[in-house]
Amino acid sequence: MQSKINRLEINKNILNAAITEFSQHGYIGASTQAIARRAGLAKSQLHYYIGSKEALYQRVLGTLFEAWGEIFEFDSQKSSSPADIISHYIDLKLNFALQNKELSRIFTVEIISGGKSLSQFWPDAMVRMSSNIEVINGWIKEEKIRALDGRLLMMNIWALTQYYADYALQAEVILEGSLEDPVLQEKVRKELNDLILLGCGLTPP
Amino acid sequence: MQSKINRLEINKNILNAAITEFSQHGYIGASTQAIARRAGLAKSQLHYYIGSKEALYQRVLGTLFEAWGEIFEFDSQKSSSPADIISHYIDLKLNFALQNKELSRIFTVEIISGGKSLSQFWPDAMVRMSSNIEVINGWIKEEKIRALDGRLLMMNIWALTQYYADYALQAEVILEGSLEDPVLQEKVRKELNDLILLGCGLTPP
DNA sequence: GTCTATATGGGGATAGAC
DNA sequence: GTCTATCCCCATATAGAC
Repeated sequence: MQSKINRLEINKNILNAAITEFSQHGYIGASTQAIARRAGLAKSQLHYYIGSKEALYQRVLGTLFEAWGEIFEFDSQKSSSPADIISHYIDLKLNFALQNKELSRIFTVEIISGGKSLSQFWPDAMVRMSSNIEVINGWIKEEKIRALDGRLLMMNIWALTQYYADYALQAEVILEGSLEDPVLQEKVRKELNDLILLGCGLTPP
Repeated sequence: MQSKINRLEINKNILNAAITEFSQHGYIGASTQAIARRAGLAKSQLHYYIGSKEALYQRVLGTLFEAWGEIFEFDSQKSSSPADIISHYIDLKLNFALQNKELSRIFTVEIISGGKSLSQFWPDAMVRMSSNIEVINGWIKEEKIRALDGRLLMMNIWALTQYYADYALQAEVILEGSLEDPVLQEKVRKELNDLILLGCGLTPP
């Protein structure tokens, strides 16, 4: 059905426009005016589709957490070494940041704004985080990794990967190149792996 | 003179209120209404003092860069080892982030918003950054440190320390404690030092 | 310097014709 | 579904009485 396809495309346009605007200006700072313009719709038309600004924002947050849910848990095959698991996790998180900069930034802006819209997403996210921390604590007991604090390790990996979404502008000035460049991406990937694995007392591949 | 003291105090009130509001909502999202309320002034009174919202924002950015200017350059006594210099730098940057969370966040929000207000501050900041990178490159030549990319090391240290300002909310949920707690601060400080120094192939103290 | 009042524009959201 | 017109609120900023 033609109308259904259009409907889907309009929704995709709106979602993308909303991600761009909310990521740049936060919930309060973004305007439905600007979102409508970016989506190529009249403001009244936009409101017809989204219901309310708040509802649209929740949809955007939902999109983000759905995607993150799939990459946030350690892929811990019994056969894998701590170095492999951590390295794989870094790669996934970094790739998501590099390929979904605006979506990633929305979380940062929301946290800085006080995080009041995150209440429904915290529990799931914390469960995954805790499960990873348990795995790390297991490694420490088996002396497969130095006696660090698993919570801080997870947070530090977060900080290092999230940086390349939030601070892409700064990074590209300092590196004098584009983060879209696969060569630069690989350089960042390798450097993060080396820093963190060595920092954990492990040997990078 | 009484009036001069009042003038100074009013300006300090306004600046602090502005830092809080701009850090939470960014330049566009923050309102002079809210800043005035927070500073205990009438809106018209606030405008009398600040000239314009844009001018106030520039003052806030100036305050931030003035403070950062003092801590951004390596304190490289000839006698100090790379480990000492990096460790000292981490401590300074982390302490600033922990003790000036809102001010630190303003930079993150501004960068994410596109960084258009930073043009006058970039040059100085880049000079200091470049000078540090030169020092690191020197260490690599003398084989005092592994052959990493100095630019990425600086960025990664930035990311790790800035996290504890921007993501204080997340950190306190995960750590189940307050980042104001000196014990927790010391734990973070030590963990960051260990991670980065080991990650550089150096020995933490 | 400080207040009230107001100018002017943009915000989210809706009504109603088509 | 889509458009124009409109409601009502809040935004930045200023004018003018005190």
